[in-house]
This record gives sequence, C-alpha cells and structure tokens, in this order.
Amino acid sequence: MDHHDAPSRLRGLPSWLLNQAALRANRLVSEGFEAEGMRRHHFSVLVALDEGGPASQAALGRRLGIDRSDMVAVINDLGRDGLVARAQDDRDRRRNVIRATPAGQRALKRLDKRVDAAQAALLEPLSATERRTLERLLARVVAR
Amino acid sequence: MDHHDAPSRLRGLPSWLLNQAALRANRLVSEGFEAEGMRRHHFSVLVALDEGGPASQAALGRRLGIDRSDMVAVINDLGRDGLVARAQDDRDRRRNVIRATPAGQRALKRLDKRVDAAQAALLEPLSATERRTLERLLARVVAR
DNA sequence: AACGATTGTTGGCACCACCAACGGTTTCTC
DNA sequence: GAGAAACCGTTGGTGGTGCCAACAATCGTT
Repeated sequence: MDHHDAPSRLRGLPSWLLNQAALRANRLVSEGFEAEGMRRHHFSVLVALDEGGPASQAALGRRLGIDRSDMVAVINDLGRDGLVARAQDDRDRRRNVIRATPAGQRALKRLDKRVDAAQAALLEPLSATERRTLERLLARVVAR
Repeated sequence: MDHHDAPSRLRGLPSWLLNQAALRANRLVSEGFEAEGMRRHHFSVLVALDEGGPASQAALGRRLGIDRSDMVAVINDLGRDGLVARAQDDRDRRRNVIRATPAGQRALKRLDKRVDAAQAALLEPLSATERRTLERLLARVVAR
C-alpha cells in the first residue's frame, strides 16, 4: 500500500501535493529516458538547442535553470554520445558554442515520444480542459 | 535573470512545470524549516503522529511515502532533539512505538506557522478559488 | 517445527540542486 | 591604455532525497 492514506494535514498542503506530483512526474519521464540512456537534463538541453539554436553552456544553464557546473557534465555526456558538438567561440574565447548534431536531433525526436507518453500517463485522471487549467495555474506559480 | 525564458516546449510540459513548481515550493518550506533546524521529513512525521497518534516506523513510512531506511535517520534526529520517543512495542517486539513528546508537539506548532507562510508565498500569484482548483487537480494527479 | 513475511537497521547508489574557487577571457571604468 | 569588474568553463565538494539490497530478530501461519 502506498501513501494514499497520508495525513489530511499534508494532503491539503499545496507544497506537499506539488512535491508528490512532481515525484510521480519525474518517475514517469525518467523511466522513459532511462530506455534511451539519458536523464532529464540531457533532454532539456536538446530541447533548448532545438528551439534556440547553438548557445554557450552558461546561456543554456540560465535558460534551463541548471547550474554551470552541472551543465559541464551534461554537455560531456551528450558530447561523448555524439549528440552535441562543443566548439570554441571565436568572438568570445571564454565561451563554448554548443550545437546539436543530426544524431542529437534524432535522439530528441525519440525522447519527445517518451515524454509525451509520460505526460499522458501522468495526466490520465484529468480531462483535457482540466489539464489546460493545471498547466495555466502551474505556469503562474512558476513565473515568479 | 532566472529561467523565465525557458523553451516553450518545456514550459508547456506538465512534468516540467510540476518540477519547477515543486522546486520553488521546497525551497520556500525548507527555508522555513532550516530556521528550526529541521527538514521536510521531520515535519511530515510530526504531522502524522499528531494526526494518527503513536505508530511504528514502518507504518509511518507507509503513510508518508518514506522508505524504512530513511525513516530510521528521521526518527534518530527527532529522538535526539527530544521531539519524539522511541519505545519497544510489547505486543510485537519487532516494532518501535514512536510517539510525539510535548516538546515535539510544540515544535510542530512552530513548524506549522513556517509552512503556512511558505504556502502563502508560493501561492501569492493565485486567487483563493484558483488555489483551491490547483489543490483539487493536484490531489487527483497524486491519487494515482 | 518450519516457512514466509515484517521490522528496524546498516550501507550503499543515483539524481539533483547548490556553492566555492580557480585560471583564462572579455568588458567596463577611469 | 591600465586596472578593476564581470563572465566563462571547469573542478571539487556538500546536502537532501528517493531507492534498493541485505541482515538479524521477530511474528504469523501451517
């Protein structure tokens, strides 16, 4: 038996609910990523590159809320697998220009499917309009 | 200059939104707990004891979704601070009966205030009815 | 009496968020 | 221009949290 009989004092706390929901969400998506040998940060970086084009590690970190030091390891992993290319920036020699390789773009497509499946499983108990409402409310909470 | 310019592909993902919101929520509550020298699990256990009365470590873990092995450390901490008493169960000598001490009950009251303040800060951008809606939707997601 | 299940405990692993410090580089300021 | 300030990638480390395996002690069932 799970924690479905958690104290009502906790079940009524938004912070507790958010934590439990995020836990479940992360389990679902990580499960999908594991099948591709990746983790959440790898996916986030590939999405950011796909949407915003090449960028420096620091810029990626700022966009995604990932620490610079953690970003190093993520780019190392993606680079080792040939999904991303690390090149020195000629304009600013402090920076590395990170760009997705074709293999990286293909990997992103595979990951997208996994992610979508996870969302479906996660939101299964909610209707379409309820999902939309949840996203809207969460976005307002996050945007602060 | 945070991650408010995250890729829209991520900002539209419920799992990502949940993660970011939970991150923010945990930062807020942990900030409050830190002032009392505690962490989330300690609060959860005190709440469970206050609401359900004395219980074994395994029962607490099941109720709260905390692993037995992690529960050991939590009870150790609470016991060392005199907020909880560990006693052998006479009926079942495998179990420890954990009960909150008066000091533990007082600590819980202090923590409650911190938690409430964190919820207020977290949900500040939402109206009362919106908060209610969010709680309801999250509860449905968590409940399976 | 034997077996399987449960409990507390120890030890360990993985992920993630975060921080400090460093050398190399650019930008700002005087 | 020169010096200060800010930024970048990198290394190394810390702490919270979720999870799993194994073990001895104990209980329940048969």
